[in-house]
Amino acid sequence: MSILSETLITKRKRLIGELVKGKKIGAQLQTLLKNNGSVSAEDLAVKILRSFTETLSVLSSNETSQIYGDGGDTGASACSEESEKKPARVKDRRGCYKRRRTSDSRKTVSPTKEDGYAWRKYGQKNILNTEYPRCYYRCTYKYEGCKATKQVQRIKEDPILYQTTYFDHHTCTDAMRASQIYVDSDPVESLNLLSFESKFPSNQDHPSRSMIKISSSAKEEPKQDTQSDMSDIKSSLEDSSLWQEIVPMEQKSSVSALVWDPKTRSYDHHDQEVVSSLNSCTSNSMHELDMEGINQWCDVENIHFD
DNA sequence: TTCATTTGACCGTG
DNA sequence: CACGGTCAAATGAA
Repeated sequence: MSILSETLITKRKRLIGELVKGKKIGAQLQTLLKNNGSVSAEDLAVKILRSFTETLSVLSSNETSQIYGDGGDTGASACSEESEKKPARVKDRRGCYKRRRTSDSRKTVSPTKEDGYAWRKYGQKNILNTEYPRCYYRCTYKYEGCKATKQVQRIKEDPILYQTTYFDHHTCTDAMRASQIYVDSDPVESLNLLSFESKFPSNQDHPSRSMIKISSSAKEEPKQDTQSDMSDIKSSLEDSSLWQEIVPMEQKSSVSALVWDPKTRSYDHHDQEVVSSLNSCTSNSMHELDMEGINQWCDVENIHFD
């Protein structure tokens, strides 16, 4: 093995390691913000988690084992109607499938199962020579056409970590993102849409049930030391694209959000305070955030693969 | 009542 | 035939 490739591997390992760390911090932040009832800030955390998940997927994709080769279509598929060896069990089609190919899978290692997407568990299996069961998840929006699935398994050597294998891609994200802030596409216009992590597909006229909750993000007595903590984070991330996504939200005191009203069966505009999305974090658990990790995460941006 | 999870059955693949 | 992926009835939670 050449020195160059060894360096590349080292850098990549470090990069993945730091992304894992950053994702963990994002998960902590999400938990923290949930407790504070700050919807817009929580959504930021969701976006962070998604970003990390996608990045890890891309970085890890080359390491995917190709057990079944790389030809043909990917993913599991149901048996055709005509494959009926046992007519008596036509109705019960459990287990009737074709074993999936893994050529299109992406593996990630994360301290949390959370990745910002809505998953529904559909199975669990004890796998040979593994200490922990493997859990099978499909996208919540499967019936809207999203074929994304994932398998989650705790790592035997490091039970704190979960190895997640993703299959297929989310086709539901466009629908979900339609109601989310898009700072990267149009920083000005996106301010007029507040993300609520929409739980309904776009091809419906309205959400099947309201997942939107508005709560005041302003706290009466924000702690000074916490605010200084956030200033540290801000200065650490000033040059990062992540922070560039956060900053425009702070510059506005309020945004107009589209909120589904089940009574009028229409979307109404609501003003929502967002200026304190970060400043409102007052929990002591904020101090548990790994500041060193965040700074190192920023350093990762300086790594170049050449 | 609705929706999510659990769990054992089922069956294709190697 | 063993293993692993999926289904769907049963069960639990909200």
